[in-house]
Formats: sequence, structure tokens, C-alpha cells
Amino acid sequence: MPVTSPSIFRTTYAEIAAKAGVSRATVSRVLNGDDRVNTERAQAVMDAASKLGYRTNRAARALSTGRTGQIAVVIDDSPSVLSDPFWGVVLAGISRALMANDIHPVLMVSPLESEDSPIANYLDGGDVDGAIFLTVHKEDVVHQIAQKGLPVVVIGTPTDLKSDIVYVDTDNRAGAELATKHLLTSGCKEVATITGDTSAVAGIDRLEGYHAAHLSLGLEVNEDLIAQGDWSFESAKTLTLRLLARNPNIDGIFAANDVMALGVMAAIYERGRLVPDHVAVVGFDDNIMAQTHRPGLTTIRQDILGLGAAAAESMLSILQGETPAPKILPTELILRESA
Amino acid sequence: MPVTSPSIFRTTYAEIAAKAGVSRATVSRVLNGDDRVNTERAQAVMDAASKLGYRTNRAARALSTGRTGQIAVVIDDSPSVLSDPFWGVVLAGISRALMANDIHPVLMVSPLESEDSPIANYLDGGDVDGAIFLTVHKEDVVHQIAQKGLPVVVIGTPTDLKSDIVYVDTDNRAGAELATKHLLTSGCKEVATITGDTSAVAGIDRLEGYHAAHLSLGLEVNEDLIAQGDWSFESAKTLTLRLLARNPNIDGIFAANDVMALGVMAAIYERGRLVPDHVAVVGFDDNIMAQTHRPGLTTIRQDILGLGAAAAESMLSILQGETPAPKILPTELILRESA
DNA sequence: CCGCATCGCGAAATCGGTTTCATGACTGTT
DNA sequence: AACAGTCATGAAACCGATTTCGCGATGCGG
Repeated sequence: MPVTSPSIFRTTYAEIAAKAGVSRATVSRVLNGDDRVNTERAQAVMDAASKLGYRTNRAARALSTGRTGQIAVVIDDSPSVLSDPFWGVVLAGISRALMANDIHPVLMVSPLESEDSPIANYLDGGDVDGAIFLTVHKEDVVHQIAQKGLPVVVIGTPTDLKSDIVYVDTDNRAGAELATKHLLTSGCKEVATITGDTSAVAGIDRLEGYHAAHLSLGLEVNEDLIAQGDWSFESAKTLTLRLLARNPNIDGIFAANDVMALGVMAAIYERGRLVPDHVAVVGFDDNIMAQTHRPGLTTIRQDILGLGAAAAESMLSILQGETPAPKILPTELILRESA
Repeated sequence: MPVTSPSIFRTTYAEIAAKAGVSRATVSRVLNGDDRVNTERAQAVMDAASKLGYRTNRAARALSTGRTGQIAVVIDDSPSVLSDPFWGVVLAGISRALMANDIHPVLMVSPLESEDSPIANYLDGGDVDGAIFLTVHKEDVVHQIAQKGLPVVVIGTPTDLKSDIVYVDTDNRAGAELATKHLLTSGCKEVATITGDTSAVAGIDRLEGYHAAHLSLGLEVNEDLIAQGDWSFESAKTLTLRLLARNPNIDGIFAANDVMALGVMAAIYERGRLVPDHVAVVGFDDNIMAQTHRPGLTTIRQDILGLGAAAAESMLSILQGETPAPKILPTELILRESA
């Protein structure tokens, strides 16, 4: 097998050691910030290293220390996930925060079906120091991986809160409450909601927020005004048509995400009604569509970049032996034309 | 420093060798598919390996071979890039194709300002076998990196075609021609265009396609109908208002991407006109917004997943010592209501 | 002034695969 | 039957950074 000779010749500790007149051990100490080295020698090493343009060989370090300086970022693969602009931003947040700590995210877009799927195997193969999961269809697989001793952070609240998996999430409940309250306090009498997939915690929490808003205003929730969507445009459109047919007095709708809010508006127009004149609409996410749609969508902004960063920081914290508490990020109401 | 004892004990060649009664060298040969090993011994090694649940230690292999089995995927960081659903899908395409070859993408979201930015330094540090660039603001930095000997693939056509950098791209020119022709052949008399950023090749090519369509139909291009956008919703909206004010007879507009097409439509409505009744609109990309907008946006679909996959495959090909030709992926007209 | 603790530092072992090189067995030729 | 040529295989070197271990020097207390 022809060895691909590295066109880039990397300088090693040996060369630095020779140039600085010390041993490789001392080079290691200096470059890793061990302050028990004679100041002049340390300086000589630093000089030699920078003069030679030294870069750490991560493979060698990993072999020696057992730490790779890499974190897997796992996205549960499915068509809908891919095209959601949400995840790209989360990735950016993770990437930035990790790289600031000289740790690199290894991306894995793949279904996580079972505990012996390729991904699961890879994860406990020791090539990464931890794993961040972006969407999880099979939560138990994540548990198994975590129990094998791999540091794990989940983005999104796990169903099973008893497990002590570290997670970060947006405050879905408070956000939904904010959205619903906005509708209720700005003149709407009958506010409906299209929920997300309520087998996911985010879906449940956003529905709870809808309830909470009514409760805190001393209003009754009319169960007829709640329709179970699945995050998709189509589901929201269909359900809204049905809602409007049965409850002609609906004058406000909270959709559990922006894509569904667009579906809601499409349905409203189809019924010949206007947003926000006849029916006000609030979404959740504040993605580009909320900005580019006419009328502009009033929605709940979550700090997506911050979500990624928080996940990364929780991971870093775990790697330092701490046990970070779950982080719940605040939301913000963004007023546009739709409500 | 407390050594974090690996909670997962990895089995090594030594253990397999002991169990199978052979040397480590033979284990290596078998596990790497060298067929010059006695069949029975080979089988014994395979058995021992699977029984012990062996996983390759990538760090050790990398140290030994000089190849890391990792490819950097660099996204030039900027607010607009992050929220574009396009890149997430490209990433998925890359990830799938690489992982099928047991190579892992290392994600780096970061500006690539100069040749001594952290990223550039990392890239020639030898920790990855190659790099795929997703958007490039400073093309010369990429050139410098490539000239240092690192295999490089760029997604998007480079400005400087003389350089022999490997790239993959969508056939922007043909797609734009398709879009424009559709407008011209379906009854529109005056078809305008909002271009993308024409300092980018994609912007130029899509404009060329607009010209090409006219040419092939024997029509003259009216330069007054060409407005220079910058890919953004706002730019498209502003420019469309201006275009419509000056050329009231415009009855078709080709926007160089979907986001701008939405801006175009917003402007048209603001002028009290209807899509497609008064003005037909065609976009480019076919992202979710094209589907969720009312009316549905007629647009040019590019194979984004395929783009990522093509980039990954070009990289794999380079790693095998080949010199792949640039790949240009075909586009498709998606008919919806807007034209 | 002696003994013991402290401190800086280098030699060498180590991490786990890969690869070269030498060896012994075996094949086939004359 | 002797010799060259194959071939499978293992011993050992190697990749580059880290870390243990121990040595010699210094400092301090008695």
C-alpha cells in the first residue's frame, strides 16, 4: 500500500525539543501549561514551537490520553428534519461553542433505530468524548448509550424525566402561554390551538401553555377548540378548515409552530376570511417564513443559537466532571401583523 | 491530572491475537482484508474479534497511517447562511455519503477570513484528510489551503475557473433558462428578473440563464427589466416595487431564489395586483417556503441532497488519488400556482 | 554541617494499530 | 536431491504526545 506521504510536514516535539535544548517531556509540560518549568526554558520552548509552526497531532494526543477532543452531534434522520431551518442554526450554535474550546463536532445524520445501529456502535467505539442528540425518535437508545458511560446531552426535553440525562430546551410552556395570552388580551374571545405532535414533549408543553394562559386569566378552555396537529403545514390547514366550520366564532388561533401557522393562515384565506381582521394568528419559532410571509407572522422567538450553545456548554461541563442541571431557555413574543 | 479511566474497556489487537492464537500483525492483516492469510486462522481472528466486540481505535490507526478518516465541512459563517434551510440538507447529503464510507464529517461553522484564521490553521494541521467548503466568501483562502496539499472540494462554482479546484454545483444557468422560458412561453410578454448577488457565480449564471431563454426564443432582453438583488427578501421587495412603478406592463418575474420570490410577491400584492393573474412569478430552490406560501410558488428544484452527496463523492475520489471532474447537477421545473 | 523534603527535568514506557523485515515452510524446477 | 522462488507469519520498529519514575540539585530545619 503506497503511503501517501504527507505533503505537509508536521513538526513534532522532538524537533522543538532539539531546538530548545530540552527533552520532549519538558516540551509537553510547557505546551500544556504546566508551570513547574524554569521560565527561560519555557520561553525557549514557546519560541521554538512558534518558530517551527507547531500544531498538535490530535491523533497522537488522543491515543495517549484517551480523549479525542471530539463530540458527536447526532441528528435523527428523516425527510422533515432535514429541511427544517431550525437544525442548521442549532448546529451553528454547537459548533461555535465547542470550537471555542478546541473541541470539534462530528456530524452524524442518521436514524438511530436500535442499540446496534451503526451510529450506536460508533458512539461507544471511543472515537468521541460525548454525544449531543438533536432529535430523538427512540429515546431508549439514547439511554442505553448514556448508561454505557458516554456523556450525553439531549436537545429537547426527554419524556422520561426520571432518568438523569442532561438536556437543554426552550421554555415551550411559557412561550405558548405568552402567545395565547397575547391573543386573549388583545381582543380575541375564542382562541383555538393547533397542537404539535403530542407524543413529543414539546408538543405537550406548548399545549399546556395554552391551558395555562386561560387559567391565569380566569378563563375556561373549550376543548372543542383544540386540534391535534403533527407540526406539518398540511395537518394545520386541514384541521383549521374543520375548526372554522364547526366554530365560526373563532377569532384567534395559536399554532404550535410557524409552519403550521402558515397552514392555518392558508385555511383562513381559503374560507374567505382575513388575518388578522377576522382571525388573529400566532406561531412559534420565528423562522424565516415568519418574516417573509404576508402578513408577517406574530410568533414566539426561541433562542436557537443559544440552544445549541447551551447544549455544547452542558457537554463541556460534563466533560469536566460536573453534573449540569437542565437548562431551559426563555422565549420572546415577536409582534408582526398576524396578531 | 486525574486520568478519566475509560468506562468502556476497548478490546485491542493484543486480546484478539491471544484468543485466536496468532500475532497482532496477523490480526491487522485479517481485519484489513489482506487475503494472504490462512483461511482457518482468518476465521479464528474474525470470530475472536466479533466475540470480543472489537472496535477500531481510530486515533491509533490515524497515528499509524497518517490518515484520520475525517473530512472537515466548512461553512462560512454569517447570519444569513445559518437560517437558510438549504445548507442543512446539503450537510445531510454529505454526511450520508461519507458515512457510507466510514468517514466522518467534522463540522466547522466559522468565518474563513484569512489564511491564518483558526480554521485555516486547523485545516493544515493534519487532523482531517480533506475539506469541503459550503460557502466561500474569501476564495483565495481556499486556494491557499488547497495548495498546501489538502484535498479540497467546493460546493458552488468558483470564480476562478483556471484553478483546478474540484467543485460541484447545480446547473444554475440551465435552471434559470428553464424558469424564464416557462414564463415566456406561458403567455408573459414582459418578463423581469431580480438577480442574486452577481458577485457570486450562482448569481451570474442565473442571470445568464435569463438571457439565454430570451435568446433561444428569438427575443430581445430589455435591460430595464433586470434588477440587481442580493438574495434577500427585502432587496427583492424593494426592487420589485421600483420595477413595477417604472414598467407597469411587467407580467412575469423570475426571482433568482425562493426567498426573493416571496419578496417579489409581497411587492406585487402591495401594489394591489395579483399573482399569477396580473404578474406570474417563478423562484429558484424549491425550499419549504415555496410549498407553504399562498399561492404556491412555481420554482426550480435543485437536488440539494444530491449536491451534498456529489461533493462527498468527489472528495472520496480525490482521496483515492483520482482527479474528479466538476459535477453539475440538473434542475427541474416545479409547477405550482404562481406561474 | 548533615539529613530530609522539595523541585525541575530527562529517560523511557505507554497508548493501539500498521508495516517492514526476517524466518521457516513449502513448491516446483532441473 | 539440491536450489531458487513463494508464501504465510511473527518479532519488532514505528507513528507522536503523555506520563511515570527516578535522579540530581537545591533549600530548610536541627
